[in-house]
Parts: sequence; C-alpha cells; structure tokens
Amino acid sequence: MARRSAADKAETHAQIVQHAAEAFRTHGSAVGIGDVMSNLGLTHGGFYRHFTNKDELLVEAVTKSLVEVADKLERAAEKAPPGTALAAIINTYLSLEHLRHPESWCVLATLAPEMARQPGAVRKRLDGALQQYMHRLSRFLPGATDAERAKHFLVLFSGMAGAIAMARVMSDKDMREQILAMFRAYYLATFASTPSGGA
Amino acid sequence: MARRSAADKAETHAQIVQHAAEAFRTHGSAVGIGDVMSNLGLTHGGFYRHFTNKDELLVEAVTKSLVEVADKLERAAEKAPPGTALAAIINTYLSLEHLRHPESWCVLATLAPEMARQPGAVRKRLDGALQQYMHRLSRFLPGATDAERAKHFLVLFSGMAGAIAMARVMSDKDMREQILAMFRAYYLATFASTPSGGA
DNA sequence: TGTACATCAGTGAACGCGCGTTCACTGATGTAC
DNA sequence: TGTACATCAGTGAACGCGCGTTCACTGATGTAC
Repeated sequence: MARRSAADKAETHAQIVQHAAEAFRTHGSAVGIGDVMSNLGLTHGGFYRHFTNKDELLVEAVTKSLVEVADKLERAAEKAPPGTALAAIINTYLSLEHLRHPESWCVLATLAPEMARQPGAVRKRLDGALQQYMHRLSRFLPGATDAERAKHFLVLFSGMAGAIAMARVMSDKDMREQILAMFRAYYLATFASTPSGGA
Repeated sequence: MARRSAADKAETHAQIVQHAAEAFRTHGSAVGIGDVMSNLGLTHGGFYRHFTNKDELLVEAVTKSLVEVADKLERAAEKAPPGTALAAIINTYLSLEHLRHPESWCVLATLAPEMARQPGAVRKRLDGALQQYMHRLSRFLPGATDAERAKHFLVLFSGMAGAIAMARVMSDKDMREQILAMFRAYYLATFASTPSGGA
C-alpha cells in the first residue's frame, strides 16, 4: 500500500529471510520469490526494496539457517552435564526432530550441493557463513589446537550432514528412523565415548 | 527426421540417459529436457518417444550414475592387493578426480537432498537403486553378517558423500583439496587401518 | 507544535524467458504377402 | 526377392505456466522549517 516505518521494514526484512530460510531447506533453492512474499501476505514486487536480487536472499537465508542451528547446538551443549557437551551436540543433531524437520535444521543436509553450484561471489559468502559456523562450534570438539578441533569438526559435521541426507533418501519411514538411530550410536561411540568435548 | 532402426533407438535412449546423468550431477535435477536433447544433436520433442515424463529420466539417470560408480569402485577394489580392497575404495572415492568431476562420480554427493524431495513413487525407485548400490559394495566392508556390513556401508558412504559435498562448498581451491586429503586420511585410518575389507 | 514536501515500502501489471508436455507431420524402417 | 503398407523416431510449432526483474503508481512516514 504505502510507505512503512523503519521498524516495520526491518521486521518485514527479517520475516522474508526467515520464511525463505525455511522454504529453501524444505523445497530447495528454486523456491520462488513470489511464494516467499505471498506467504507473508505481501506481493512479489516489494521484494526488491529489501534485496537487490535473489542471490542476496539465498546468502542471507543460508547464513540465518546456520546461525539458528549453531544456537540450538550451543544451547544443547551448554545445558549438558560437564564432559558431555559433545555427546549432547551429536544427540541433538542426529535427532528424530532434525530428520523430520528439514525446515528448521541443518542447511548442509538440505542444500550443500546447491550451495556448491552457486557462482563464485555467492559461494564465497556462503563459505564465509560456514566458517563462522565452524568457529562457533569447533570449541566443543576434541583437539589441542584450533586446527585440530577444526579438523574434527569437519569430519564430524560433514559426516552427520551426509547421514541425515542419506536417511532422508530412504523411502520407508521405519528404515529411515532405524538408520538414524544407528548413525547416532556410531557417532556417539566414535566421537564422544571418552568425555573430552567439554567447553 | 524419420523413423530409426531399433538399434539406433536403443543407442539414443542410452545416450539421453548418459548425458542426463552427467548434466544432473553437474547442474542439479533442474536441467531441462531441451538442454539434454540438444546436446545430442536432437530436438526436445523426440524425448517422449523414450520416456513418459522427466521423472522417468531422473530415475534412469540416477540409477545409471550409481551403477557407473559402483563399477569404478569395484574395479579399484579388485585391482588392489589382497587385504587392501576397502582402502582402495576409500582412496578412489575420496580422490581429487572425484572432487573435481561431479559429472562422472557419486550422485549422492551432488543430488541426495534433491532425491529426498522427490514425490513418493519416484523416491521409492531411487531408493531401490540405492539399495542395489549398497548390496553390490557392502561385501567389501568389515562385519560378520550382511546386516553388519550394511551398517558399516551406510556410515562410511554417507560420511564420504557428506565429505565430498562439504569440500565442494569451500570456495578456495587449495583449502578444498587440503580438506579432502584430511578426510581421506581420516576414513582410511578409521575404516581400513586393519586389513579387513578383502573380498 | 504545525505545515509542506520528499521519501520510499509495498502494489500489481508488464517484460522476456525457459520450462514440461502435446501434436500434426516427415519419411525411413519393419513387416506381411 | 519385390511390393505395398503400417509403424514410429525424430521435428518443430504451439500450449499453459511460472520464473526473476522492472516500473509507474499509492499514500503513509520521515523531515525541514
């Protein structure tokens, strides 16, 4: 209709990013701008008051997704009894809740290959967000140096993302959930059997 | 132009599947039918003499991709000295060649989330092809029973697929390749340190 | 505090474009005799 | 082996549709005095 206050604009912007972050994780990055806007009761034309183009939205949505999940995992780690922080992270990441709700969980398990296919400039920014994610979470991993903890982070998180993605390909629900439990047991045994991942 | 011999038709069909298998792995499953056909010097209309719709092509292309990679990994395993078959599989899967050539390697590392988003009937058939892939390769994994070997297969292959996908998100070439080497060392040490994966 | 004007968030029609699918048509291949 | 006819692989125009992006317009918000 007409001009909105600066606060309203900021809220609309945040809502666009939030809804896009969910829609991209559920349906892939091909989700249309019109879909995102109409779900907020807006029309597609207004989109360009907030973003120069769709790539911009993808970068913000993926970044938001990573921050959101880092928040969740950090919260789980900090609530866990001493010495069990990493186990709590693994249990949270490889949960039924994650398997069943792609829209509010790890973007790597739903969009990693699409991220890898983005043009250079976009990929650089996605990569940057991923580095932030790693820097926030690698402190929970075992290792004497930052480099060692980063190494363990990459192995664990790429493995768990692959596990969720693989489980989601399975068409039988029971099999999918059984396999998830198996993955969980494996990663707990391999990465968190000796209490070593405390903050 | 006009009608072709039965042999010609079979060859055209195979070429469509082959080219689609490469294009889907490179650019995602949104690659158009027109692109696939024109790359073979054909026009889009003829596509429907070979497939009832695009889903059919996706199923055949993914199946072909999995068979192709299973062939490669089996060949590597069988060429390896006794007791090093699994190490050969891991070295082949986590190779620079794989990282750099999505078009002729693992479809899980490039399309897993898109496969998971397919409608039920399609997903069931993709899942079936994945089960075949598992049955062909799990004999190289350690374990006393089929179930145990299948379990190890799932952990190793979902982990390695996640590793390739994660490495490809990195925008810096050197970092990507360093991280791949790190993944390779990790999976070799964890799954193939004790010779146990012989055929 | 009140007024006049510039700004700009959001609207909705329009743009060019590419998609999956259909279909009348063509002419070489396959087949029945 | 030769002929007549049916089949059908491939063509290319056409279909409806949805996409990302642009733009003239609207009217409430923000601001200068």
